[in-house]
Amino acid sequence: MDKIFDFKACEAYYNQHWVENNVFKANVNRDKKPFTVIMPPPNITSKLHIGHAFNCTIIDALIRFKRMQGYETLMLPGADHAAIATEAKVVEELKKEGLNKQDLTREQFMERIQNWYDHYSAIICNQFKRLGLSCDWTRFTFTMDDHCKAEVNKAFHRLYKDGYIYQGERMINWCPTCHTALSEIEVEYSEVKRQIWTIQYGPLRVATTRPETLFGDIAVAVNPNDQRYQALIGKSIPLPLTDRTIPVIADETVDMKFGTGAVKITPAHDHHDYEVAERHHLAHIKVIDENGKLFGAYVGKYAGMTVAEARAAVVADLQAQGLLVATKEHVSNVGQCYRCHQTVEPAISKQWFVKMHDLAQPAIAALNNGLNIVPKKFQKIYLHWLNNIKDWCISRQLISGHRIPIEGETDVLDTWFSSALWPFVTLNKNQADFDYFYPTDVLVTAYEIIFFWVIRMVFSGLYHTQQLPFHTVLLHGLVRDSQGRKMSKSLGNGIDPLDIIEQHGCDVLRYSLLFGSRLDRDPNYGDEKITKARYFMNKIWNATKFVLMHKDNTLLVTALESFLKMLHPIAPYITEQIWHELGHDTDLAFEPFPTPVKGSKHWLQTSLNKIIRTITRRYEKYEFGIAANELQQWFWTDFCDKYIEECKPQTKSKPEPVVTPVDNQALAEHYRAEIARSSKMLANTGFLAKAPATLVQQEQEKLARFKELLYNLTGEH
RNA sequence: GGAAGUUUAGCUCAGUUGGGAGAGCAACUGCCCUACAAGCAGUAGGUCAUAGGUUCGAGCCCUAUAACUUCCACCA
Repeated sequence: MDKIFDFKACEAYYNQHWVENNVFKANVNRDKKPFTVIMPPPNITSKLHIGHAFNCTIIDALIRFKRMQGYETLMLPGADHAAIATEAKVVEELKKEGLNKQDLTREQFMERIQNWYDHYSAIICNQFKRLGLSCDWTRFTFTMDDHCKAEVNKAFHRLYKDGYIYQGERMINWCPTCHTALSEIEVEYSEVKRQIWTIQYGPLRVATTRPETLFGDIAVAVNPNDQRYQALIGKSIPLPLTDRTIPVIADETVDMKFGTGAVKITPAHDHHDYEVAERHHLAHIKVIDENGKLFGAYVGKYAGMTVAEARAAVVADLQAQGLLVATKEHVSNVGQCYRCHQTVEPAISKQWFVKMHDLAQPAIAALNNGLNIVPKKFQKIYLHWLNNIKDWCISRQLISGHRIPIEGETDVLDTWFSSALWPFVTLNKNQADFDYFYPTDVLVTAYEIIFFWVIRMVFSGLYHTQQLPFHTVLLHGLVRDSQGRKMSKSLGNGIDPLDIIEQHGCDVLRYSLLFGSRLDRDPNYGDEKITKARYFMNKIWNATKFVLMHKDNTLLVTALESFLKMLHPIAPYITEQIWHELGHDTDLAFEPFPTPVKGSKHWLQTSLNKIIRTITRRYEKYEFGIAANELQQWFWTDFCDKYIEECKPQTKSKPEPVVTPVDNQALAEHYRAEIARSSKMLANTGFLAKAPATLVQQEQEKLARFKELLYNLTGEH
């Protein structure tokens, strides 16, 4: 056996062995129960980051665990075309060459996109393989595969035929940079310091953060109960910088305490104003175009200016005319595109929508009927969103992606429309696969995409297949740096999983990601965990060398082998290699996990403890170390118990604390303390009267036992 | 504005129907007597956020408060 573990050679060997021999190909096998996990397909926008590694490692540990338990496991890999995100990347690339999207024909642009797909899918697949994933490569699926395209079209038409899809002129969010409509969840709000200007509109004053939109004003609204403006309701007032007049209307939604209590109503460019205009049957005047510039007859000389330019010009002109009453600092939540972070423009636009209310109902019911979301806290979030669901804007004014399958339509579908179908389109290429592997078992993903993806998969699965796409959703956190900060380019605190694999090996990466990470919180990740994982892997290797030196001792070998089996789902390479070093010619990946799991947690836990303790006792100086306990605790307590229902312990028992006093004096001291404690409890009449009889009896027995022990040791009573 | 989560040793966190405060890291003290200094043995360190309540008994249950985190909604 080598002095140190050569992880590079080991990984190279097994990566080849596992992938080239299709070792983890899943087959329909009616003698076995299937266990299926469809991996979240990463966006094909860039290489994988530490968050992907975290997600994949959790899934792979679970899959390997289930495989060793005798399930026919399918871990299905894939990638997502991520239309809007990929397109943004390609546009960025073009920009470096001094080109715009419009400079290319549709075909030329699609060629660029295709090159991007090819380039990054190769990188991503290679990265997946380096992560030691035991997935079935023969089933790799890309969301733009022909089969997926066909399924997307089918799904669209099914919804269309059933009346769930409609086209309509509605208020949506428009990204002037991505140049497309967005659904409401694709807009992120963040606080931005702005200014709020008070402007004289004839006899009254209006406060606004967006003076440049005043050309689209069709009214000023006041609260009907506002005594200040009673006389003005129904009257017309002049609109500054124009020769138009607009009416003063009364609307309950106006907050009398905010600003001047009078709100300019710009229905074409504000969500709230749109609703007010609907209620009062007022027209819309569009003054901002798709590029975020002012346009049209109503804007006069401001035409062609960007929103920011027009804002400055309008403010200056109002000031010059004496109509600017006040300027104040103001913090407001501004909506930004979740992809390019550009400020979005609310706009009225003709788009395709999915009518959501009816589709949401079965997904709501599912929570009490077979759908298990862990951690539990996300169930409320799931329900709240479904209960307040809005129609889903599914059309995007992009070039790449799934074209909306209606004649003459050039828009494409929201990427998430195809993602929503993922659990069944990956499996229904052939019926036998679908029948056996679907519904899948566990969906493992980060909680941040519960609305984008998880919920949409649930209602889509229920609608298109009449079945839940999975019975359990396991949501995990986002990997943060060692100080709990988000990893970001600007902070430069990102960690490339491939770097860690190169430097320390894949087992170190996987173990360091899982160890000490609670799955329902954002895990902090950094050097400390990596170091710890390195030490641990080193310890295992050296412990093996030690065992091989004492190989005549069967106890010892058995203990190591059990341990390797338990560790294998987390650290597959080193355990597999050691397994072979011990003389086995089978794959550890297919060895039975060292226990029937149901209800046997305690057996395993105590037996492992026993093994470790035995070894410790026998070879006082040598042991596997505390880390083995930690691993066991993590795997059984955090991973299995909390997240996978069937692994929950059926019984409860506390392990006896191990007391190993060094000498008789300390032992006697310990006995006296025990006696004092028991005596005190038994002297409490309340305890005797009200505590469960068994507990009282236990305490009495304990007292008697320790009294006897003490007597035997020292002769005292 | 609505909701959720967190608060236990210096740090990261365990603590499973209420019945003896735990682990690792860090610190400190010993060990180079070889599987491993990427090591071993040991020591110390806590009003379990705060204030009440329920109970014979509370880290755990209830109420309130505070701090931090997150999600949703609104913001002229």
